[in-house]
Amino acid sequence: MGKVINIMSYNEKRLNRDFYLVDAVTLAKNLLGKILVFKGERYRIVEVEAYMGVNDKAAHTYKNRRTKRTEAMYLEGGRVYVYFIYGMYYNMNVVANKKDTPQAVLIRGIEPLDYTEDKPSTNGPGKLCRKLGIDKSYYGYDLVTEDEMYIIDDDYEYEMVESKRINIDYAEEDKDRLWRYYIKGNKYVSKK
DNA sequence: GCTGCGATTATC
DNA sequence: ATAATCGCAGCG
Repeated sequence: MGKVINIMSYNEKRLNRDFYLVDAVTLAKNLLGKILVFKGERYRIVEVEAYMGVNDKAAHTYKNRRTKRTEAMYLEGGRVYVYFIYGMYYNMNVVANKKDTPQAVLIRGIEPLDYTEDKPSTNGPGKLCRKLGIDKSYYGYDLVTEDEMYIIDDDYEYEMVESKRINIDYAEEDKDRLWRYYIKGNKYVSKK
């Protein structure tokens, strides 16, 4: 059947473990423009933010804070870190770097490539999780070995913009770091 | 066992 | 500019 064949062809271009075993800033830049495949439908990653871990005051794992909530960030790169925020939204991160180096990349905007709907609400980290149905059941999910969701390579051409990260005013000097990256002009980049 | 807040969003 | 809304980190 056609759907299965499509999934198989996407899988040939799936990013392997080594792709994720780099620091969060490098991974964030490398993830931009790549394609997230979720239940057989493709979404281009158009906006991301890097959270650099133990020395980043904006990161949930600043000073090696290790709790039930942040545990997934300590997994090997390529796993998924999902957290619940403001009492109503989930946010999805791709874990970066090797095991026990708790860094991650927040997915803030994705552009549907196979969608029929006029303008799906996937511009924003909370909105895209709601649209795809990503919740705590994906906590610790492995993008390298599991098949419901994964990321594939693509040679899409775009212009990258660097900016400060959003809504981290508590992060003191780290709030000014240019660790947010997005595709210039893409309409699925969250508001700013 | 309490308390306060947050890697957001929609609406005022 | 602010309300909505609640899991959980921090506290002692």
